[in-house]
Amino acid sequence: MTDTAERDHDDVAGDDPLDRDGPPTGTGLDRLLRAALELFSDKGFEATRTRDISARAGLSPAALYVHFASKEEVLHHLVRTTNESTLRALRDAVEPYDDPISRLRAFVTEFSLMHARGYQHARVAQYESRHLLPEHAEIIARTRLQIREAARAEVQRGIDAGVFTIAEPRVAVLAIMSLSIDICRWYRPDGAVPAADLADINSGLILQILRAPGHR
Amino acid sequence: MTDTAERDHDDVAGDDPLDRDGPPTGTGLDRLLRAALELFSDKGFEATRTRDISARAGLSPAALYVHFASKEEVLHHLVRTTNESTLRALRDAVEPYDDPISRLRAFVTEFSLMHARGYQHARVAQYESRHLLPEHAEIIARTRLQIREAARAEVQRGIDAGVFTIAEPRVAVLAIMSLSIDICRWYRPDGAVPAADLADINSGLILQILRAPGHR
DNA sequence: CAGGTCAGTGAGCGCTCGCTTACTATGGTT
DNA sequence: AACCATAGTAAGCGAGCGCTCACTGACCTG
Repeated sequence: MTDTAERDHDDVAGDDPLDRDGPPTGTGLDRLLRAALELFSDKGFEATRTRDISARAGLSPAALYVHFASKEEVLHHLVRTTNESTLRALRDAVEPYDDPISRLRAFVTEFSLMHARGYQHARVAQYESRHLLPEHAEIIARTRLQIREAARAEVQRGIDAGVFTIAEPRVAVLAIMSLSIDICRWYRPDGAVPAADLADINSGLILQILRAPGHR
Repeated sequence: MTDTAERDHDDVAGDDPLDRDGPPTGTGLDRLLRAALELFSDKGFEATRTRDISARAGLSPAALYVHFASKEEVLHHLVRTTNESTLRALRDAVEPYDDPISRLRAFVTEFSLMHARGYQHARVAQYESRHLLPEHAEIIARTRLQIREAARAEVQRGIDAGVFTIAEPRVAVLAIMSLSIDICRWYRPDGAVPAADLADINSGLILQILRAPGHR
């Protein structure tokens, strides 16, 4: 019924050990997605040419359309898989802990790390999603809401337990989101601040904001 | 000597009382800059067509090139004037005060307000500057550094006076920048949080982070 | 009024972009 | 062998883009 062929590949290119250069590795689809990720995060969606994506993947201009119906679909795939894997990583990060402080620290650490080490994914997900078609943007908005809700739940858990004595919980949620997400705006892997330090700084700041015991 | 004509207009379109719609007002240049600001902040630089800028200004497609040598020059003008007026506003905001707490509160309040009420300017300056030519990008980078340095100076002033007892001043600078700048990523004038509230929240959080007396 | 400047227009050039089409090579299945 | 699916290519279409050019009318100045 739809005129754009729906293809299915929900797997690849979610994780890459800091690779690159040398002869290209992986399947054509892998390489296309990696190329698109780099170009979208570096130059932006609109400034990226489909020919450049294919060329960087070592393929002909038409190769992209073997795997995707449009350039926008490439973007949607990247944004969706990024958001989904973020949500999954956050749930996995807090799962082992029971006390609110450990859970919150794990949450903020993981969230910050994803916006530092995964700054290319994060930039595309945060800054390029406005170029999605409305129906795709809606899907993205839902996952994003789940991420925010997960943060809210961790804050609330600590308040309910009486260990976070902040007056306005939503201020803490705001700070968690802003301090973490903003990392991908300026972070560079060769920059002055290591990703792990950033994660520690942010989780410390958030616990201080929450007025957790031992963090004032 | 240069082949792109350098034109001179460092004046207009820095301030607008929430206007819009009805017959267009101001000079052609004014209207072109307002149109470009709206379109760049809404769709991004690359997705904006020069014809759309001119049309929104109520002019013919060629009119833009009466005032600017290129689309990139329009962007440069917007980013530069935004950054310069931000720096000026920050200096004016702290100037009346002498004690570090009042100065810092004024600084963060002003900086946050500029990224909320002036979210269109801020978005263009923050997110579109990567599309500037290298020589223009360098000019922008310098002003941006001055803004960061101004924040650092306010933090240091409080530390020197012994009222900010934070261990790591650079963490506070990071927080000031991130909490303020990130506002323009999500803020909408018709949203749930008023700009003035945001400014209060941020200045309170920063004073808490700095461990200023009465803010713990 | 002659001459010049400024803001703006209508028409359109040359190129590039997203995407399509017709096709090939390869490898698996029966 | 016959058939098909998958992954890829070479060539190029049609639209739309940034920008240019020759020109116009309004206004200023001596």
